[in-house]
Amino acid sequence: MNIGQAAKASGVSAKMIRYYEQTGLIPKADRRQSGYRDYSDTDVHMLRFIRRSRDLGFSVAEIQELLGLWRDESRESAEVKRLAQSHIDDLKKRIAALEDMTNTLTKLVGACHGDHRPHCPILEGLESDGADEDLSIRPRRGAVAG
Amino acid sequence: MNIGQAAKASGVSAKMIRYYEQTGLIPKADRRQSGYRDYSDTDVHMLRFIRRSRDLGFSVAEIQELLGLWRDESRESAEVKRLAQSHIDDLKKRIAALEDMTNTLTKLVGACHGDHRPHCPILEGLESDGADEDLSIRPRRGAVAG
DNA sequence: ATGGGGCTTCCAACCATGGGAAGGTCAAGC
DNA sequence: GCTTGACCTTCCCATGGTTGGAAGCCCCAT
Repeated sequence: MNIGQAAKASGVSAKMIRYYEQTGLIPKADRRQSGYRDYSDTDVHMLRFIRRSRDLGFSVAEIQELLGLWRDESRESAEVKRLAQSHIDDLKKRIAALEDMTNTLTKLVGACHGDHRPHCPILEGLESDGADEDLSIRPRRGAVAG
Repeated sequence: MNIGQAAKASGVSAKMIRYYEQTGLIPKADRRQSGYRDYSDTDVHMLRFIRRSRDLGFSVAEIQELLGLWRDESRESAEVKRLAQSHIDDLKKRIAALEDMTNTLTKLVGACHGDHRPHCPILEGLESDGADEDLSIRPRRGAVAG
């Protein structure tokens, strides 16, 4: 099977297959006399594993570990689970960071009239240091008159 | 003010300040006779704006737009709001993607015993095509007996 | 004036991926 | 057999945002 067919069958682009080979994530493919790489169904199977792992957000380094465990018949499932759980924790941190961003930004957007006038609490919020300061929607008692 | 002091005052590293200057995000800094860059409080103000925008996940390209609006006294707040909202939408997409990953992965982790034995539904899940297949936690009504 | 820290520029690396150029190979049709 | 077009090969470059380092000059305090 040519690299293009392996790519189509696995969902990993030919570019990336070569890259994975070059970086040692996958073993060097067999070659035909012509120099073309030759892939078996087993190879495609492995590539699909990689593809799927990438889709779940694993880094290539993590996939290297996963592949090792995958191939190791005497692995302990606990090790796989630990790896997966640690990745989940990482994903959750990233989600939390993004949610912090949306929350802050949503507050700012809510405070902005969004009309033809130049006054804009969003820009003001970007100037200030991010504490709740003046962008609170609640009327600031006492600050209105002062 | 030297670049190091501007960096400390703004929260943007000296490296990044030079990079932003090089890429045109910020104007070229004044130079002293020695060749050292010289920064004013206004410059620091701008750098803090950038820093804060980065913290909220805006790309440098988006910050370029934001800075333009920031400097434009006759901007329409609607435009800022539109930009911010579009960024929020983007953030939400990224969050949703990460949540899909955690959900799938959490299901797999939940199905894995995580003991000394090699059998591991996580690895099996990475092999298969990601449909709910066998790893569903909900009892599949009708599928149980059949 | 000397030492150490700060500044300058330039170059490289990260991670995963895509684009493209220059040239060899395969398969199909004539 | 020969042409054609799709496919393969290697190699280099770009992305984005940031950090690291090297080589050399400058500034301030002692």
